[in-house]
Formats: sequence, structure tokens, C-alpha cells
Amino acid sequence: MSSLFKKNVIEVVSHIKKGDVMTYKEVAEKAGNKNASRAVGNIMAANQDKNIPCHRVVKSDGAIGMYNGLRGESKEALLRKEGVRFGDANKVIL
DNA sequence: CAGATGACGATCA
DNA sequence: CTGATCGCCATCT
Repeated sequence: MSSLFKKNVIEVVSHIKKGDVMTYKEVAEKAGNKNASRAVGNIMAANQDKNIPCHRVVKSDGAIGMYNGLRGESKEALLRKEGVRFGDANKVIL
């Protein structure tokens, strides 16, 4: 199960700095397929590696998305601790 | 190979 | 603004 796209996505996501967030679209674009935002989410779901801050990957509108891999901790709280600024309705300020 | 699925995106009503 | 629909891509069955 090692595809180039997947590897790129994981690399890009693991490169996200603390307090910073990246949209699925951006990650997909950096990975080589700007239209593969969906595939990116799929890869994230299949690779919840602790080294990969998947929670720092949000939707293009700044929403958290359907992320549910954490142990009951709200992604908002976690991201807030990381230093991410939130606007209204749990929307991340990009 | 073809069909179905999903941590999405953009557009339309 | 919210909800529904179509479109896109990688992976699974």
C-alpha cells in the first residue's frame, strides 16, 4: 500500500509546524494532485500515525472536518493548545 | 476491470 | 446561511 501520492501527503502533513494548519486542498496540491482533497482525507483515515498531526489538517473553509481519531478530546481544544487561532463556529483562521 | 466508499470542494436551490 | 447535488481522486471489495 505504498503509493507516491500517499507518501507525499504524509510527508507534507508531518511537515506542518505547531500552531499552523493546512487545508486538505493545500495538502493535496503539495502532494501533486490539487483535486485529490478527498483522497487526502482517505489517506489520513488510513494512516493515523502519531507522527502525523492529522488534526492540523482542516477543510478549505477553516472548519475542522469529520476528524474523529482523537481520544474524546475536541480538536478545537487541541488545536487551541497548539496555538491555532479560531474564529466563529470552530473555524480556524488560515 | 468495475462498483462502492470516504477525515473533501465547489456550485446551486 | 444551510442543505442538497455533482465532481474529483485514491483505496477497498
